[in-house]
Amino acid sequence: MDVLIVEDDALHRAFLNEAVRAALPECGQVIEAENGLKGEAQARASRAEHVVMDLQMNERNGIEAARTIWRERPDTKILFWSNYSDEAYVRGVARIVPEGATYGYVLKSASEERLKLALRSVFVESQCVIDREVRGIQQKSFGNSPGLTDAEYEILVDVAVGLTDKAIAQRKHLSLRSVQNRLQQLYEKLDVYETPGQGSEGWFNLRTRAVAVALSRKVLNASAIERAERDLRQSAGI
Amino acid sequence: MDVLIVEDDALHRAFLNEAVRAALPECGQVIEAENGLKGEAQARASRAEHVVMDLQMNERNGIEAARTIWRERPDTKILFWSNYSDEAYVRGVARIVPEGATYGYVLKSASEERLKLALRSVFVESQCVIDREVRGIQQKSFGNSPGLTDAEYEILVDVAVGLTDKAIAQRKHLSLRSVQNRLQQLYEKLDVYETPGQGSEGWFNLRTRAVAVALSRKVLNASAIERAERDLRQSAGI
DNA sequence: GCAATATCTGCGGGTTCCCGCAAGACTTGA
DNA sequence: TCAAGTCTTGCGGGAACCCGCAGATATTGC
Repeated sequence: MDVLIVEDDALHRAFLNEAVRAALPECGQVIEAENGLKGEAQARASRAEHVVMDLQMNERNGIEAARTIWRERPDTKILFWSNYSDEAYVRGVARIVPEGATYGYVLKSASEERLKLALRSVFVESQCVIDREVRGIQQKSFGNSPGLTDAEYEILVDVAVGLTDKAIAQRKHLSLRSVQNRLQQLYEKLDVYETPGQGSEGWFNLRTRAVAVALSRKVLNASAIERAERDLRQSAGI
Repeated sequence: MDVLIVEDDALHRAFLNEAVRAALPECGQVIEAENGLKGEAQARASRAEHVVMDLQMNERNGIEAARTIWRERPDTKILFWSNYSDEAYVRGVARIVPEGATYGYVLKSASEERLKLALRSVFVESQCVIDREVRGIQQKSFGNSPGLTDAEYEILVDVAVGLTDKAIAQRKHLSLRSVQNRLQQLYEKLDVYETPGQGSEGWFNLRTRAVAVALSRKVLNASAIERAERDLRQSAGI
């Protein structure tokens, strides 16, 4: 029972290594990789079925690395260990989990106890463990925050990478007007008006404003946009 | 000679504490704060003149915390210790350094040696120490990356928070056409066209596209947008 | 002082965005 | 089956965006 650790921060990597050995004394090798790319390679080479994965990494982020790992071996058990509970990350992970795969999502701010427990639950018991806070985001509409539909989220992403209405319509096989309808919906959900307070008028360009709001609400983040961009290039740029 | 550590990650905080004590055996108390807000309070309370500051934090990020600390005591020596060398962060720091203040900027990926050296240089020798990689960004136009003018950067930020051309013109006391000129300039610098490859036409909305490109190029980041938004509310929302 | 360069400004117009209105197409449930 | 709701599509128009053109206004270097 080998364990692969994919984490770019040296301190955290060492900490994880120790935590893994403590939580799983029966485990075999503990392999380390310092970015997503090397993580993929190591997973392939070592055939480890247990992975602890950071999400925010330079070379290739955790979501993409996990996707390729799962594509090659869908029964791999992956525990995501991340600083953030951004909606964008949570969505990103949920989007790539294969049918019936076991995984976990623990925040770095969690106690060492929680981490070790999650390690055992996911790797030994094959049980999914999702952090409270993250769970709250999965079953959206938490607090007064939006809770976007998948359709709304998708159009948000398309807008954020910079596509025009027409281009989106074409990509999604919709009419121009439908795209604009969804946009209006999105604006409403994100609480985006053309004017900030009262009085004056015409302060905001709704399109870019929506992106700004989504970013500050953590519905979107830069890596989600980059992912979308790659998908775009791949599907249209051929 | 007390030292204040402002860092939200517990592991890094402990590591820093140890590094400070090792590099500055003559130092007095080492105080810790786990976010920008508490950091400001601690700086005020402890009257520490030496601060090690993380940049990316939840409650209040390092740039804002540093700004208020420097506003109260401009002779405070601050060593920024960050994961990233995003142009957005580098600009953010450069923007708030008071005349003649001594500070440093070290990446977390640097060796422990470099960190300790920087600690001594900044705190004892009152010498500014900026990491190589960061330096490269300060004196812009590195690689094929843009290297935006201040004017271009400012309009980029305004666009990114979602303002219309008219609103920007008003804020900046410019004519509408001038704003659009700067925008054109910006589009050119960021290499933003309305069409991605060849053939087809009208794929991109330049305005949002520019934001997307700036984000993925790390010229902008979410916290820079949030900062701009706060400034906006303050100046216009009164 | 005087060109050369860079910026600011107004005008005009083609395109896109934003959206109210209203008629079809689809799902849902009684 | 019919009604209510949601989603889609077309039309039309006012506003905003993007930009070429050209004159006015600094700023710079010699």
